[in-house]
Amino acid sequence: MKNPIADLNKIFDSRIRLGVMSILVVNDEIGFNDLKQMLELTDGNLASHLNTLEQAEFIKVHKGFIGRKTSTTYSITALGKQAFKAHLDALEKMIRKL
Amino acid sequence: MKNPIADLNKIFDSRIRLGVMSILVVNDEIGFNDLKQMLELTDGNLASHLNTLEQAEFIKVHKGFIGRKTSTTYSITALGKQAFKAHLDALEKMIRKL
DNA sequence: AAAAGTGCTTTGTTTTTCAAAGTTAACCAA
DNA sequence: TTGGTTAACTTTGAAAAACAAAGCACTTTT
Repeated sequence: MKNPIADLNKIFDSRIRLGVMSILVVNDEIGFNDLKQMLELTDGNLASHLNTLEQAEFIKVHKGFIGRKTSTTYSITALGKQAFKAHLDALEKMIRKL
Repeated sequence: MKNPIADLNKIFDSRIRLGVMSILVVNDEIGFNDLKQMLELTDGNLASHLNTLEQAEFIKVHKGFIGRKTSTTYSITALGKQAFKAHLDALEKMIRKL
C-alpha cells in the first residue's frame, strides 16, 4: 500500500497557513488586519506565517495606501492556488479510500 | 466573520496522526508494523504519535499473539471516529465557503 | 548460542510555534 | 511640536512538538 501522507504539503500542516490560504482562495485581496482578526492571531505570529507562505511564493504582498494610510494586502499566486489544490486533493484521496 | 480554523482539532494538525486515523477508519484493526511501513516512520516516532492518540482515547490498543509471536494492533474508538469526522467537517466547512 | 524481530521507552537534538516587546514610519489631536 | 495611535513588522526568547537513534525486554528463528 502507498504511503497516504506522502503527498501532503508540509507547508499546510499548519492550521494557520491552511486558514490563510482558504481565505485567500475566496478573497482576491485581503488586508493584514482583516486576517489578524479573522484568525485571532498576534501580529508577530501572523506575520511569520505570512512570511513562510511568501517565501514559498504561495502568496504575494501588496504595499499600498488607503488614502494616505499605509495598507498591506495579500493575494494568492497561481503557484499557491495549485499547491493548495494539490494538498486538498491529497487529503481527499487519503480520506476517500472508503 | 467567524474564525475558520477554530473548529479544527489540534490533535489532527499532525499529518502522521491524520494518516493513522484515516487508515483506522477503513481498517478495523491494524498492526504496529503495518502502520510503520505504510507511513514510513521509525518505531519511536510512530509509537509516540500512537500514544498521543491513545491518551485522547481516539484509538485502542490490543496486545495479543499471532501464533506465539507477540502482536500489537490498534483500532479506532467511537470517540475517535466522532472527533475525526468533526475535524473533517470543520476542514470542509473552512474550504467550501466557495 | 547468536541473530533477528516486536514494540516500546529513553535520550537528546532539531524544528516549529508563539507571545511579547521593540521598531519604523506615518497619521492626528492638542 | 509633543504626544498618542495605528499599521506592519522584526527580534527575542521560551515552550512545545517532532524526530532519529539507541537501548531494552522478550521471544522466535537459525
